[in-house]
Amino acid sequence: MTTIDKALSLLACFTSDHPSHKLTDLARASGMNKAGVFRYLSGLVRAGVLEQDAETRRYRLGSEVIRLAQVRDSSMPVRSWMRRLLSDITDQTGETCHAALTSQGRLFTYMVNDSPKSLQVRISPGMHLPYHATASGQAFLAFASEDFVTSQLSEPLNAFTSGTVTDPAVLRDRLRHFRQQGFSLSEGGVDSDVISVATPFFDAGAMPAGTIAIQAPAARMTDAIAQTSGALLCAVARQATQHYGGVLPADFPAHHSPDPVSTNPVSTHPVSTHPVSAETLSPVPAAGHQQTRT
Amino acid sequence: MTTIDKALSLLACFTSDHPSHKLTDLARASGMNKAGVFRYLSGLVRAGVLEQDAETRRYRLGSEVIRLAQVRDSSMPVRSWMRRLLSDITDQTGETCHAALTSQGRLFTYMVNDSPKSLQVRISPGMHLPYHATASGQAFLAFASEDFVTSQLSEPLNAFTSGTVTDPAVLRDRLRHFRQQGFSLSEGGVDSDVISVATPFFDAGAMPAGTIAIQAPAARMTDAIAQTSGALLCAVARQATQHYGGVLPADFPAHHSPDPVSTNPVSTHPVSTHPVSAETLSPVPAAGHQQTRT
DNA sequence: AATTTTTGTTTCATTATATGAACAGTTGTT
DNA sequence: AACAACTGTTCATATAATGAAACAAAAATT
Repeated sequence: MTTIDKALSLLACFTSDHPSHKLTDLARASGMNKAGVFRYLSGLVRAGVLEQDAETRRYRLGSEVIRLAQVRDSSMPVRSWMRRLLSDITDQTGETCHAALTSQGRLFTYMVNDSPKSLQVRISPGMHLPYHATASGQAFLAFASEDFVTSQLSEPLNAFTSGTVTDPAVLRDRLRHFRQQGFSLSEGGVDSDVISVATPFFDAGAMPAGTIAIQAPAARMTDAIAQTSGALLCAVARQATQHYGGVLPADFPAHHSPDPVSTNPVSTHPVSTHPVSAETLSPVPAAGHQQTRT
Repeated sequence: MTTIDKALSLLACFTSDHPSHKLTDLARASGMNKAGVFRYLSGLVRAGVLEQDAETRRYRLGSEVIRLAQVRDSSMPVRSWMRRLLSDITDQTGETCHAALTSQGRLFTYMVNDSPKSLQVRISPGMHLPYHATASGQAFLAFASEDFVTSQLSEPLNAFTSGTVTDPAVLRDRLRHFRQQGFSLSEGGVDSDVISVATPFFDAGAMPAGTIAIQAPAARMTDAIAQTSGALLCAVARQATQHYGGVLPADFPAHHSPDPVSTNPVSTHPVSTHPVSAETLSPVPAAGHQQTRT
């Protein structure tokens, strides 16, 4: 492990849940010497990747990462077409949807398009998505390499709700099914009473680069709607893959709808026109606390 | 210079103009050994900060920078309030405006709000702004430390147009004036026929953290409008500084309009209501730029 | 107010890691 | 096929990383 690896490994500690850190905590978390961590952090600060709060002495991400993200975006304008695709999805389904990207073996939310409806699923960009407990994660795993699946399923699989599937064997079965049908479906994996449908899009090596997902309150997401949503997502994932400069895996299913979304606004899935009765909006029991703290 | 410094210094080469690089070019540009640069790049790729195109072998920024930028944004939500401030500016002036941030001693555009008018000033996020040739850069320098100004003015000052001021002595005079009036004004510094007004906002140490600027075709930007725009920018910069958690320098001017923008939508500067005749759109002489009286 | 504890930063002898010139392998071009 | 340009690798040497301990400065506690 080189010095650079050690220094940059610290960046993985900066997440939406923990956007700033104290020196000692980072040293503990990384298992590295305090003096070394201090030197690494100093280097990262000099490079502008981190900055240190003048009074609390805590380290947080610096403005250089903003610049870098913008440069990346200007050369690979994922943002612009992804925004349109997500907007199309919400137009057609009426539900909240999001895109996630993979980085360093982890999946994180990239963009969220909120449903116009009053009962929404709360989700924000930059959040870490556990593979085993989310529709996005499972969609990703369903098309990931065998090695990667194995490594992920041998990690401890936290149960966020009583509905979280934590049995590796059961998960493997589901992944097989999801791969065959092209999209995943997860009920109450992290939040009870939320049903989510997701499908991956692919990079130039036909490996999943990220996912696109629809999330809805369980009351609104019937089986039939989930199926049509899944088919819609597959069509959108095709477009996303194309925009991304990627290729689909050979076994990615071609669904009944041959036309991509944009050329076929009047699709065979009039999901968005479903009237939502007042009753379906509230009967969500507030059980299933999920912890946020580490 | 530590190994980390050398590795991370490569990131500065990734700009909007040059978003991807070949190994050899980076080695040449950085003046470092090819083998070393290769090792640095490999480390950055392992960390996800860079990624390498599988076929061209070129290096570009990786998706980890996207994640990091989002984490930074979730803890310091500059994006959200900046968007509102810029939107307010365009509402009131009718012109394109943008915000720039500083990172690693360089200034780069952060957010752009386009004018609804047909004749716009083209500008995109992530672009590098030279200090001496832009209104933003000059506004920044006007409130920067003496050392920083000196270091910047001793760099070679490129002339982008015949109107670019490249004489350090002249620039210093203008900076003095800009500091006193609170905003800068630049005519045709990088693009002929574009007049720009800018003012900085400040961090916790009363040092400029970035700038907010209005840009308009010269034909639309009269002296009077420039003055009122400058006053508007000063008011907005106050708000931005506050949101940013910063403090204004003691000598930052308090302009005539005592109310901040949002509390005073019907301002004393009805700039946006100016009708623009068809003629005023084109008859701009391309020559004869002399710097503004100060 | 005096104390203990925690935390950020620096030091320095030891040792592991970075270095870079030359080489090898690959791709594209004439 | 020969050439050119470039990416990636090797290895003896030198340099920079290392980490325990010391120090300074805050917090937290008594």
